[in-house]
Amino acid sequence: MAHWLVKSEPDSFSWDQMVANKTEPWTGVRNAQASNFLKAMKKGDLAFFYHSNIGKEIVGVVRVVREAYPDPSDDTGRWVCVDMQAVSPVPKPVTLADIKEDAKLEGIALTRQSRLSVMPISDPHWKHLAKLGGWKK
DNA sequence: GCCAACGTTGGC
DNA sequence: GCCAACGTTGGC
Repeated sequence: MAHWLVKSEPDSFSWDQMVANKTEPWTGVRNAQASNFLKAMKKGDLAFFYHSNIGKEIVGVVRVVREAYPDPSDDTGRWVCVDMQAVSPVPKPVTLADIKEDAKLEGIALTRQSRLSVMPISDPHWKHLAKLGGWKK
C-alpha cells in the first residue's frame, strides 16, 4: 500500500472539518504533479493530513475511499479528485520544524517542494513519522 | 519554442 | 507583510 501526504490550510479546510464530514471530496488540486499523485492513489491508501500556513504540522491520518474521478469543481474537465475519510488524529502532531531537523527524514518532498500539495511518502518516512506522532493504526 | 511578466503558495 | 520558489500565460 502506498502512503501519501496531503496539505490543507486550516483557514479553508481544517482537520476538525475533515473529522466532522463523513466523506470529503478532495477537490481543487490544479497542479499537474499533484494531480498525477491523486490518480495513483488506490482505495485504502493512507495519507497524513498536514496543516499548512497555520500550525505547519501533521495532525491526522486519512484514508482514500474513492479513487480518482473528475473534479466536480473543475469546468475544464482536466482535473481529478479523490474522496477521503478521516481515520484518526495524530496524538503528538509532527511539526515542519521537527521534520526539517530530523536526519531520517532528509529528502522528504514536504521540505524539498514546499508548494506541492499532494505528495508520496516512502515507507521508511511513513514509519518514522508515525512513530514521531505516536500514531498507531 | 523561448522567455519575461505575472500569480500563487507557503514559510518566515 | 514580505519574499523565494515555481507554475502559467502570452508576446514575439
